[in-house]
Amino acid sequence: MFAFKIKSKSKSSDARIGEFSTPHGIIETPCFMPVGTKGTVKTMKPEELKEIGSQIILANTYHLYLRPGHELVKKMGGLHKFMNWNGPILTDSGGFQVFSLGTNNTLAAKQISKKRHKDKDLVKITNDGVEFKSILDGSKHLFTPEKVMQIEHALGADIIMAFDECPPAFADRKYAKQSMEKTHDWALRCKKEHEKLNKNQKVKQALFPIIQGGMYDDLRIESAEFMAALDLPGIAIGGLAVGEPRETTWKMIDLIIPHLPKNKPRYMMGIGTPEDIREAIKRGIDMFDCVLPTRLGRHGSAFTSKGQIHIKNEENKFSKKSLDDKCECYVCKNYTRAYLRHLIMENEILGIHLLSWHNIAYLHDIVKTEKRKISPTSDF
RNA sequence: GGGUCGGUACUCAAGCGGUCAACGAGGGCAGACUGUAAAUCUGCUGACUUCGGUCUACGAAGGUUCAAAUCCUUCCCGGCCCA
Repeated sequence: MFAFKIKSKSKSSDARIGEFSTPHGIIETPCFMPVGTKGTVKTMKPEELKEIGSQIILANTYHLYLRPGHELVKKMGGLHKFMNWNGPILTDSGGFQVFSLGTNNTLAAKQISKKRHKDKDLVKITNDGVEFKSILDGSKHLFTPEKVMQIEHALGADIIMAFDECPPAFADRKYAKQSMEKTHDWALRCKKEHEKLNKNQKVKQALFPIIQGGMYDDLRIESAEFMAALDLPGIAIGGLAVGEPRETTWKMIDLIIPHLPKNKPRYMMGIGTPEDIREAIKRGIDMFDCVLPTRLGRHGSAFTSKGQIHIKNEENKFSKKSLDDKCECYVCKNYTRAYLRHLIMENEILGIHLLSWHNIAYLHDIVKTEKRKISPTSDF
């Protein structure tokens, strides 16, 4: 279980095609993973995700712990059964929430109305873990690495993420270093707790640690080496695409990659855009996730081969075109821009569903195209 | 016919002598969004603009005033009440 087989490698880049085995099936990489924070990829039914080629989906420890509660999910037979998704699932640890809820200085926070950020002290980070106030009712909770492992084990995802701290892009060196060291310590604690819990479980789970280190070369390398030495089934790269310039993002990736084991999947957290995905694959990234396709869908935007479009734009009012003339997804085969615009303008639920559908399908398609470049003879 | 209340930008609707090109809401136009506090948020929405302003505007026409969407007169239109 959790073996990673490399099927082929690109001759012109570091890209590779692989297979990662999980208790709920094999994940063919590179692989884009849609995000379903609360146990649902917003607006999408599991069978629809299957249809468009989603292999594995994400869910979030923080959100599911708060509601409906991990114990409830466990009683309902685990997350797979609860949400009717029998493919692989990955749960994020809640480390990103420490970042996104923690300070109103972050990029993410800036983009949310200030009204909603009056309560700045939602999160307090200590060496032991993170104290936070629920976004739902303000109640206080404590996440420690051990607690997070217990929650992720109760949820029962195939891949579970270690508890980390994701510092803001502009974190100074001192902060980034402390944060990284904390993340390292937490990773060790996660591993220990996870091994204890995993021993007693019939269905095993894979723990992935998360590399941090801010935007500092030496810290990034140190973190990569530290996490690689843990010898877990896969490794994630976190703390990127959090507001830094793109050159910095790829510089960090290029720096890290040589320090990662070649025979384990590499998961770059939180990207992307079609461009980011292409860049990541080229550099030997095997897995990535992003809220963008579903969020953009809900906000009336769509990926196209000519860039992102706003379907609400007046130019689409009478358009008989599909979202993208090269896309062969269900939405593009059946609906005009004019109709999709109408749905979004009228706030009809079908609109955000169809746009989410197209956006996820579009990213899967990008990956498929990139895979053909790696190994033109393979049949996908 | 008499009385009374009202006519404000695309719509609804504040303002009731200067700080009013005019609150607010809706609608419209555009933008942002990258391990989801996000079906959210931001900007613009009289015209022109070298972005500092300039012009035209609150039913119509006159008038008072240094100054009017705001006060006065007449007229037009609408609601309600009385004949």
